[in-house]
Amino acid sequence: MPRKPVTLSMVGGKGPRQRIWESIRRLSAAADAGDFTEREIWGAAEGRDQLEMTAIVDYRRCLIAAGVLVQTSQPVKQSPGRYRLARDEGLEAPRLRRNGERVTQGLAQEQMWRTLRMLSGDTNARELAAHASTPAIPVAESAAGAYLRMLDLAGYLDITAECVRDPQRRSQQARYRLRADRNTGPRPPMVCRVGAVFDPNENAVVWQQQTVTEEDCIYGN
DNA sequence: CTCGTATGGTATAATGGGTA
DNA sequence: TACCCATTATACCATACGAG
Repeated sequence: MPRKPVTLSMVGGKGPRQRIWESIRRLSAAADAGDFTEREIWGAAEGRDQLEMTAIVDYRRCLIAAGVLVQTSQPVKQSPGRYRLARDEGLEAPRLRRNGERVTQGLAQEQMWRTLRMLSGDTNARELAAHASTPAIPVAESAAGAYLRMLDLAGYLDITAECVRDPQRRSQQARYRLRADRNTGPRPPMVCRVGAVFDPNENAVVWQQQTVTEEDCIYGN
């Protein structure tokens, strides 16, 4: 089966790569073993019955290409290849392509979410885009507006000023502030294509589109 | 043959930006 | 504001290969 929606592939609020990464760090931290096999990675992974070996092979490929993981012994005869963590990059699984390049997708939302959590006052789409932008990852105002709208729908925000549309003058963008009780954690709530907002901090779908879909009928949701 | 692995390909969800 | 589209990310597949 190809890639599943995040709401399905998440186990304990974590995607497969995140769980593989944590498993690798656990194995590296263990006193006895400096290196490990792919099978050991699988064995130490959280929710491993929902983790394919191919996912581990794939991610290991990326990590090797990026130099985060190094191979300590070639797979010869019956003994599988062994690997060692060369560079521990912290709690979050490094997001990588197969050639070892860093993934930039999704960083915009991450930066916006971080900015929202840091801001003490309220903000609007334009200001959020400006604050969240970095030289490497610019955040478009339209992206900021869309993200704010979805967060608002999902109940994360207080509206501090309604948007004003005055044909005579410049219209004013709505202003929002992150609700203190919805500051759920470091990982940005994800806006999913299927019409849902998933919070990886809470491991929960926090908002779902109200329209009844075909799937609702099939699966009886 | 089987088993484990390596490698390139593919399908599909998510993203970001445009535009009606 | 709501769609649409191209691009990107990534889970899974097909195939190949070497060693029992």
